[in-house]
Amino acid sequence: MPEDGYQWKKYGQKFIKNIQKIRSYFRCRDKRCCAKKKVEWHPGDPSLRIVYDGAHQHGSPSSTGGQGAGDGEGVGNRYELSAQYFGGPPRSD
DNA sequence: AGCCTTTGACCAGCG
DNA sequence: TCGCTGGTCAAAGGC
Repeated sequence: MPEDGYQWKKYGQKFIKNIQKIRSYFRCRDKRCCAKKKVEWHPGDPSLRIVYDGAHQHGSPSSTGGQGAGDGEGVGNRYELSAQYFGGPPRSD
């Protein structure tokens, strides 16, 4: 599980036959945070795709601090979906 | 004591 | 209306 700085709670995991992939459902632990994260990967493949749903309403991760400035409640509610693709091993073959 | 993780069942939208 | 799929919730065990 690639740490992105936030804390997530897994609340589900199912195999999507449509894409033949395993999908895990994660949710931000913060109660004032409706941010969600979905992770899917091929069975037997090291690469995985992380799809962020919603945004954090409590600002930035507790880690690497310092960024807490821009957070805020002023952030209002921005809804940005991001999809990060982790293709670990660059198999040259 | 609190937190996390895992699995089954239920519900809702579609054809 | 039924069956299927995708998504979410709940309970228990270990550190």
